[in-house]
Amino acid sequence: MREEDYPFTGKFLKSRLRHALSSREKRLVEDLVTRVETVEDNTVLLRRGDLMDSSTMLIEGYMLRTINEDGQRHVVGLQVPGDFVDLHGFALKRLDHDLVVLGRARLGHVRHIDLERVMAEEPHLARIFWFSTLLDAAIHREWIMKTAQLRATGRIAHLLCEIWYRLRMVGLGSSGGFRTPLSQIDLASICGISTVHVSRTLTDLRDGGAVDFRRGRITILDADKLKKIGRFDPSYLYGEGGLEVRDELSNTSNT
Amino acid sequence: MREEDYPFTGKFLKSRLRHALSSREKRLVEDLVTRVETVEDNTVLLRRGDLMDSSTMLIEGYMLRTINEDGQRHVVGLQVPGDFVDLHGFALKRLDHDLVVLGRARLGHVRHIDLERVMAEEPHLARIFWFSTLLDAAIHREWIMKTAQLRATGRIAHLLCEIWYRLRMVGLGSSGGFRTPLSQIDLASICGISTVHVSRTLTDLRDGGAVDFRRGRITILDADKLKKIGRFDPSYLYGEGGLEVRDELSNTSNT
DNA sequence: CGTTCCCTTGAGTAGTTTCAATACTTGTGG
DNA sequence: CCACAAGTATTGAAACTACTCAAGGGAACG
Repeated sequence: MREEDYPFTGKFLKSRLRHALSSREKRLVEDLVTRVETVEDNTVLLRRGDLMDSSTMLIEGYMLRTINEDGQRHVVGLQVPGDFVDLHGFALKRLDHDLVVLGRARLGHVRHIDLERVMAEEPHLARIFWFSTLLDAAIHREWIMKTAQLRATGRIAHLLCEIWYRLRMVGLGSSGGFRTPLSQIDLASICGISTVHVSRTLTDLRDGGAVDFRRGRITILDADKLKKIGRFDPSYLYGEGGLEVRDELSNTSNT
Repeated sequence: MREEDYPFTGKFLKSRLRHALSSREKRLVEDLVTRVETVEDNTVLLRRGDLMDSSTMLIEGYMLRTINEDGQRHVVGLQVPGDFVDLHGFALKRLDHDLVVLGRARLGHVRHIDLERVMAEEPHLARIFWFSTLLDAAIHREWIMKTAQLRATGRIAHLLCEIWYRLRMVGLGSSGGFRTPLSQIDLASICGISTVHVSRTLTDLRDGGAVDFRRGRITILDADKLKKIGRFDPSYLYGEGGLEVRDELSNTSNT
């Protein structure tokens, strides 16, 4: 029942709904992975508009969801190990964006034919898969809100908090920080600020004693300070423990 | 087979995958709606964290997805008629945000028990439902990108284009514009700019001959101009015709 | 007919971008 | 092992975009 028993899918929904899966179901999920490969930095797994007949489990490494426009790539999503990165392609058939490997990654491929069979036979599992795609949507919503409501420092702080939490949920990173190949250019694209300003913002965050960002290695200097700057509340990640009211005091104010 | 035959769900996925539904399936969907109600402006359909046992079809009117923080409401999504607004609550059980009626709306309620039954018996329909929740995610991604990449004028233009297109897909609005109870305050919240600046931006757009926004009534003065300002490309809405490559020239530039 | 909410306009300021120059890193081939 | 190139990060100055504060006008509702 340990993660090692599921080398490809052991991180899938870990600290989330994974506890709702029976051993049999976990095994079914694991056996869906029919091919595993290691890919290099910048590999394009999938291009916008491609017809899909398989989906991919991100076993190790990072991936970005990007939209290319005017020759520039804009990051609209970030995936960490354990994410079934393009499962939504099963229902959508084609994606509206590209999926690009960041750094280096191990990928597990799942054929849609097999998915179809398992989902027809296992309605509970089908619901779990659906759930996992909606998790991405919840993260998207948080990004929308944070980009709209926070200034540069808050956006960066929020993003770093999110990555840290998501990694910890799947058993990666440590209480002191985490490793990631994300560059300042990526942060800029995600947060919608210029690279120059990212550099200045990171200097502020470091000098302020919140977080130390350097390529490859992020050190959390003061978690509370960082969360406060990013107004970070992890409940949108649907971790174990469930959703509480975000700000109980504020809830009396409307209707 | 006309929309009138399906008074509650006739707009569901119209101009999208609706053609993939058989008459029998359309009937099944229509019959899922067991209770219809008309609700007033500002009604909170659902609050973050509420346990859900039914989902809602937006038959007429608009709704907002909002996240409340520090007593302020931030809009993270907008729904138009034909949207199965909280279908994702079926898989998620609780939502991470609130759903609020804008203006006045007619809602059709669907019990999760019934959904469960239909989906178990109709795998194709199940896939269609899944698809419809992922559509929201695609729209979220576009919002992330546009908020991150465009300045105020572009964001407003993009938003107005999107609403216009989405309405037209379900047979509402006209080639000249559309009606909506959206206020400048709502636009500000969605686009992440101050209300003061929204006002100035709308003045610019009107003076520039692109669009005339006034509460309740939006007039498209020059669609091409508006689309250009908002860098609007409707393919992320997954309308009939499918996804093309966003910018064919740019695609040769990377890997 | 007044109250409330929404929108507009102006002035001053804060936050961010752009441009440009420089320095640091990383990987590559000599 | 060093030299070089390419990509990435830092810094400064000037320009610009959008914000805040503040005051006034307008529309909608009772």
